[in-house]
Amino acid sequence: MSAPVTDEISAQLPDGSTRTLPRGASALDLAKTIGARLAKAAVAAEVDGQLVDLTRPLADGAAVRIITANTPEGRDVLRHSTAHVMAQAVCSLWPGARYAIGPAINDGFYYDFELPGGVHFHDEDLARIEAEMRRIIAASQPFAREEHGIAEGLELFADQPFKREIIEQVASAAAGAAKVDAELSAETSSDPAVVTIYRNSDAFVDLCRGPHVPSTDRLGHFKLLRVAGAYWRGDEKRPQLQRIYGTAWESDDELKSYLHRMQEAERRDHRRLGAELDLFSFPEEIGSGLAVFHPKGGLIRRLMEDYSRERHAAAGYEFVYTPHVTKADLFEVSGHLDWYADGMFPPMELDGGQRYYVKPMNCPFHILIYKSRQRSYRELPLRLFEFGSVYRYELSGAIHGLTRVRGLTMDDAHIFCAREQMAGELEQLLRFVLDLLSDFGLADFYLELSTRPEGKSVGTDEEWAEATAALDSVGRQMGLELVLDEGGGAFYGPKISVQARDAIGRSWQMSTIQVDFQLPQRFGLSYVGADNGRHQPIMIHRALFGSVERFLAVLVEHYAGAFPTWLAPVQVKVLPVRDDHLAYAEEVAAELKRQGRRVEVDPAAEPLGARVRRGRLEKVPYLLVVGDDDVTSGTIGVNARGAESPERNVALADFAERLAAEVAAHGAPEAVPER
RNA sequence: GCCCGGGUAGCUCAGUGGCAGAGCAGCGCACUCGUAAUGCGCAGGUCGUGGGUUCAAAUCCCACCUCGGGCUCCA
Repeated sequence: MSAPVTDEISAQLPDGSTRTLPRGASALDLAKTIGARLAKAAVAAEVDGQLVDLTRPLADGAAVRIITANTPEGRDVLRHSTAHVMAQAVCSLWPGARYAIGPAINDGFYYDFELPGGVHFHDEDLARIEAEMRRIIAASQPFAREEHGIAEGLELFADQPFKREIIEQVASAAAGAAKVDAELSAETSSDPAVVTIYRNSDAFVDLCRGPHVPSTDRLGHFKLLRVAGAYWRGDEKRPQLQRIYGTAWESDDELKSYLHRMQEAERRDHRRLGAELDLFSFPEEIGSGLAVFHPKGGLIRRLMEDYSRERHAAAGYEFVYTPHVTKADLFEVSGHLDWYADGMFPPMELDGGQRYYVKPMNCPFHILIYKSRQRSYRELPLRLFEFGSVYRYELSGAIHGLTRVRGLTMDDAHIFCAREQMAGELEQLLRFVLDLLSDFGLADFYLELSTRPEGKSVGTDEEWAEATAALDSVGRQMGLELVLDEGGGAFYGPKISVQARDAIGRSWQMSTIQVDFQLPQRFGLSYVGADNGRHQPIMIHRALFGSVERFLAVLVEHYAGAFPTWLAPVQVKVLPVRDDHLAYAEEVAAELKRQGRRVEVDPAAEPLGARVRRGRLEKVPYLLVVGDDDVTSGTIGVNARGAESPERNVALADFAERLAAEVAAHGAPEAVPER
């Protein structure tokens, strides 16, 4: 009793309507019946919840969604297809090249290669590869999907060891041997017994789950960006491959806009602005990853630290100071030497063989303060805070400006509390964190919960579960997006971290909060409870800025160097129009300084235009121009940073009041000027 | 740590085997100006460091330091 075979099928659209199509019709045919523009913008289809090629014949009754190039899924398809074209181009330019993995990533794609004879790509090769890619695109090659068995697949990729390894691994995973990496899943069919490939031409075949655009003529708005080394399968013990990164978009406008965003990020680079604004430097004489702060950078840093201290005092923290070096024993007890010895500066041998380490963490020192005498439950929670400078031997290749250094200062505190106080303390803490970050102008947050790292941790399952649940519950209460970072915790406990998005939408990990049952145990911490019995406290490790250096770097990039007035090293510059206005300019400056403002006078040795330009390049919030009119009537001309045009004849007292209010308002984000 | 590419004046960079250069910044003098670069002059360099090749090295070779882009790592 089978249904009668007809020549027609029906397809259901996302809006619930259905269309009738001839049997054998594809999603592309469907798109054409809807409109020529849709058919042109389409790059793939979602059929019954699965992404497939546009050209695949539809089953009767299928639910079909046409994926256009300007959607996240559509861009992934474009980028993945562009990666294939790049691999084809590389193989045609370097016969015998082996290609490994080439996925779509955020804003682009990459592909990893091994070139014959150990040859490496050079920057100049990118232009050649791009030219070859444009030739392939112009040839309108179809992406033809084929399915093969495992043995056939291995045969097809006889000269491609990386592809064979992927096929073999997926096949053995299917046999129950192992889990397939997420990384490989895009390369392989959803059915492990089937090897899916895409054939672009006789010369090029790639292993791939798809979907792909129907033909290379759908591509073209791309650019190759850089070459880099990358370990095969991300494993430093495996061969290092040559990776080419590129970006691809659905239109030239989108491509240009992306490249513009990249330029904008470069313009904000704290390493560049740090030198231009004379904030800090990395003298080679000192060593890699070790910064010095110049007066202006030092001033910003002091303002950040002073404000943080004020807030911490108000939040019930007590301030402590601890040394920079310690006997090895302390880090043996804490466990740091077991887990992180490679990341520590090597020990100094002193006093007949006694080993001393420069500290990479402050926690054991704060623990010793806790341990210095017997503690009562009445003292808890005990919150010990320190701007603690620590030194970590970061790998030379990991060092990056102020964001990854070998010497840094943490706004570090450890909260010792009773187990039953933990939840309340965490909640109060997270509110405190978000509030403090907001005062620095960061307002767009999400949270990340990092759980137990498998095989790299200590403690019982119960402790981990309890700590993780506490963090999870507090995170949920904040009403913020909470994402899971599986296995990202420290060896002694899970953590929740606050991620902040900056002015151009990049996210930075800022604060971290960690619950720790282990160190109190290792150090044998206790307090006397109301029941007169001994109890073990738990510890909460937390850093809000993370590292002061890194936080400053984030602020530089967030504000593009144009710090809000309360943090600006120079808040006001007074520019006399001529030398004979200098005395009045000095008076204006003196009055503002008396009110606590940071003011400089730039005398008339150069034309006014040149001094205004310099003030703007220095991103000073207010440039005050004073000339004849102002001297006679006690006014100033106010040139506010980012303002369209200057204000003339402003009464000094009015301006001073406005400035005082702005400084008091702290982190209210203001318009960031373009130059 | 690994792969690739850099390191020349305070900064940005030119200079591919034969005299060490430019612009900006700095200093001096002149200019005295109402909102994004006034003019002239002067000074400034162990060409990252060490070794090698050569009649001759910024330039070619080796090692190291350091910076950048990635990978790995990030308590």
